[in-house]
This record gives sequence, C-alpha cells and structure tokens, in this order.
Amino acid sequence: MKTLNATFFALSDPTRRAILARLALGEATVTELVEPFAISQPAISGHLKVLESGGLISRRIDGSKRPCRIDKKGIEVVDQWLAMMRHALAKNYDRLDQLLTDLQHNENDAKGD
Amino acid sequence: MKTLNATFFALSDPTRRAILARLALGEATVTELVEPFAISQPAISGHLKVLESGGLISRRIDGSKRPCRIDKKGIEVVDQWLAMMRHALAKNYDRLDQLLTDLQHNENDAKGD
DNA sequence: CTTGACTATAACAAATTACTTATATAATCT
DNA sequence: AGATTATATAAGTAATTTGTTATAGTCAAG
Repeated sequence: MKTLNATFFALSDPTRRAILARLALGEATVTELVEPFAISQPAISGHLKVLESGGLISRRIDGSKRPCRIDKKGIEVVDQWLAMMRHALAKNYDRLDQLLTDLQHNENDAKGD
Repeated sequence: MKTLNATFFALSDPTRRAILARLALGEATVTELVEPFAISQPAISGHLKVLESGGLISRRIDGSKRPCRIDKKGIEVVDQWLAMMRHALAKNYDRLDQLLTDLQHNENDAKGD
C-alpha cells in the first residue's frame, strides 16, 4: 500500500511522467535527462529519486554516470490497482442500485465544472 | 495531456484513493463519504472536486444530496497511459542497447535506497 | 595529480496542498 | 416560516513540494 502511494505520487508530476516517456525510448544518464527539460540538474536528480522510490525507474552504475531505465515494477503496481478497481466495478455492475444510478446518470449529462 | 495531469494528481493522494475504493462498492453521498474517513466534510468535498476534475468520479443531483460514483473516464485515462508505456517499452525491447542494459542489470541487484 | 565531467546533497525561497473552523446556500421536514 | 440536513465556499495555517544556487564527492583523462 505504501508502494501504491509512492508510485502514484511519482506519476502525479508532469515532469516525472515526461522523464518516464523519455526513458521509454531507452536508457539515459542524468545529464542526458537534464537537457530536454529546461530545469536544473539537481531538480532532475530529485525527480529521479522520487521515480525510483515509486519503483518506476532503476539505475545502474557506469563509472561516474548513473544511467536510468524504466523499472516495470512501478508499472505493474499501477496495473494491479487498475485491475482491482475494475474487479470491484464489475462486481457491482449487476447490483440494482448501480443499475438505477446508471439510468439516472442521463440527467447528469450537461453539467459544468 | 492536461487530463493525465489531473487524473494522476487525483490518484496521488491516499485519501482520494480510499474514497475511490469506497465508491467502488457503490454510490455514496458526501455525508456518507465523510463518515469512514475521520476528516472534515469540507476536506472531503475538496477531495471530491479533485477526483471529479480528474475524471475519476461524477456526481448526480438528488435533492440536496450529491451522490458520487466512479467515472470510468479516469480509469481509461490511466489505462491508456499504461498501454502507451507498454507499447514504447515493447518497441525498445529488442533493441541492442536495451538487451545490454538488461544483462548489466544483474550487477544492480543488491542496492539500498 | 590536477582538471573537468557527472551526480548528489545542502540550504533556502516560493508555490501548492491538505487540513481546520466558520459561514453561506439550498433542500427537506414539521 | 423555522429548524434541520446536505453540501460548498472562505479564510487561515502548517506541511509538503518544487525549484533554485552553491558545493561536495567521485570518476576519467591528460
């Protein structure tokens, strides 16, 4: 459960998701990750730490470089949460109150923020 | 993209995920949601607003009550992001450098925080 | 062994978040 | 109408987050 917190928290920041998207194209060192992102190197290092503790990336040691790559653990955590939600939703789907709210949902059609 | 931000941000808070878990059991009004959570009603209302703007819940109007229910839009957004990541990872999986880093990953085995 | 590249940490400021209590608004009930 | 219930908004506060610059540590190259 703590993992879930850390993982979703890591994903909640657009810069960190952008880092993941970059990393999805292949491994990259910290310096390589700083380039496209227009924020300082320490800021990126901080994001990487958050991503790592969320199980979304891992790092190796290559001399003085620390190449980062996507770690599937984090992705699996999200996947499991999704599956859990879908399971709970499916279980409820044939309950009467859910059906009723489905019907009533129509009146909810044009609603602003 | 803005939706992704809002959705993941909404999911990044444990209280909000707990609200979703409760809602997965079926619709609930704001007052019903306040009960199990030991925080004030305005705090819950704030969380609900965040969840709604992340497309994770929707609300109907029932007299003075505002029953909340899970909205699958948010879940689909997460699902699409997952699919996108998996696709990018799969595309890279047969690239040489990825294979190399896979091999080198072994030396990364026992690494603390 | 000094210099330069790569990354992490410290110290601090600004913005955001998540609460709180108090209050406003709207619907329900008597 | 007056009281009660259901929810939202306002104002304020403490904690957290995200960024910055400056600096330290480690490795590589000459």
